[in-house]
Amino acid sequence: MLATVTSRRPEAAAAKPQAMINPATPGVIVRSFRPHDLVFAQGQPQTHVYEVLDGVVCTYRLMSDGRRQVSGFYFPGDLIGTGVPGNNFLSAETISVARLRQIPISAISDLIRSRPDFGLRLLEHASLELEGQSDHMMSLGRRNATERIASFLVSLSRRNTRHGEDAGKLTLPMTRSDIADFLGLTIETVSRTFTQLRQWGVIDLPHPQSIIIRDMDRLAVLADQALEAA
Amino acid sequence: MLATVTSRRPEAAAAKPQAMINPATPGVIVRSFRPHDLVFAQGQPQTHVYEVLDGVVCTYRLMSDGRRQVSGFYFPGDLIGTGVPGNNFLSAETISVARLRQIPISAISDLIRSRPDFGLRLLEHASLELEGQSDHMMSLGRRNATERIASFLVSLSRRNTRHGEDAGKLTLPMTRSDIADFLGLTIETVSRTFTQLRQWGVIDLPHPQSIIIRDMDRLAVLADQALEAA
DNA sequence: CGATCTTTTGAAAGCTTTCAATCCAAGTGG
DNA sequence: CCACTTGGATTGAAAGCTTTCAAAAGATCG
Repeated sequence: MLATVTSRRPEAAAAKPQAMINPATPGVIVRSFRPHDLVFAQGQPQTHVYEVLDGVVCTYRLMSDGRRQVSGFYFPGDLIGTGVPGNNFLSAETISVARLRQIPISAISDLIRSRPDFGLRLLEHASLELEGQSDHMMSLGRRNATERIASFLVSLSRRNTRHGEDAGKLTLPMTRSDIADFLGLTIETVSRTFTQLRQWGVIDLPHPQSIIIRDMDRLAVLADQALEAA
Repeated sequence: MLATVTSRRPEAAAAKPQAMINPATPGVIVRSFRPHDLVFAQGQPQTHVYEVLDGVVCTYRLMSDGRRQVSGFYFPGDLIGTGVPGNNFLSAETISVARLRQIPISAISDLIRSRPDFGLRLLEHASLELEGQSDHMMSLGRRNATERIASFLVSLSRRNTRHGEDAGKLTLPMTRSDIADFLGLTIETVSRTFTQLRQWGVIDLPHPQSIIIRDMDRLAVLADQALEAA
């Protein structure tokens, strides 16, 4: 279904960072997923930490009536999970075809005990995660639809920059529904807001999964991102 | 200003958990704060991790036009900060008079290296923090005003339970403004929603800082909290 | 090329915000 | 001891933004 989307980002992960986990660690394997496969489910015991090798994954939380809050999108090089034993408080699902390296959490706590620096890296990762969430909470709680979309696009653009890709050309592997559930909006509002930004000349939308940023400054002003660490 | 509020919860922290940090660690001191004192500021280098001994603290993020998103409230026994060096991505401010034990982050990384289990505990703490944030994001993104307030009250009630206090009697040390900025609402909506819950017979409001939960089941249904770990 | 799913667009409804005014509790000073 | 001041909380009414419900337009795939 979204395979086509995936095929549109063959250049992704060009500047993939080095592996966070040594692949030779016992129990570590790579698994392949199709689009919309469930990686792990909310409430179930956490068994692994995952490193995205290819494709895109999202994590989310569901309410009993089906409302969904997507908490994050994970791209190649990203790590999913904290390594702390317990039940998952999120579900994770692939957006596209994906390959994930999975590390048993049992191995994690052993690693922490044997190599304290590894624990430090995990802690750094959790801290970065918390930072991202706090910015996202700002969006959900205090930004209007335009600002949320702008902020989202700026984040994607910065990710591109970090990975040595074009900051002005964005690929959206996720659907409008995923974006809506991430930003706390409806798909209609997401769509309308994209249209509005296009009409303002801030972005181009050659097709629904591709976005060209035409006025980065204006976008950044709309996003009003809190200043990142210098 | 809020001293009166503080004086209304003399029984707080009755079942305070044991100290997370050994007070004898070099550099660890206890500091006293008045209401609305800044503990640390967004963007500045992070210097300490704080343990709340007395009083209440909130963390928040500001936008350039002054909009504020409160990310959490911290009560006695709670830990603020991850211990990872870098700039604060949040500010922290006291809600009431407060005493905080502060631990230099330099001591933290030393502790992690010398006692890996300590790193594990910090990681657990960060993980719990992430879990709380993900539930809060659900509120901000997908719950309406009534559900957000209900969810907030249920959280406070559960905290009371964990600390051996009365689950049905809540003290709100924070102002309506703090609650509004936490829940992504305005003070008027917060106030109106409290009034509505009172009219429905779900809560009593003997005075603005005290809440009696009269129908916990109904409140829990309204909150539709995701199921906690059993 | 038809079938299906996603995206976009339109119009009305709804919930929250905004702007204003009042209420209330606590502290101050006469 | 009480009028006055002050800051927070509550209530009212209108405005605004997002959602909801519906339908059309596009894109993908067999």
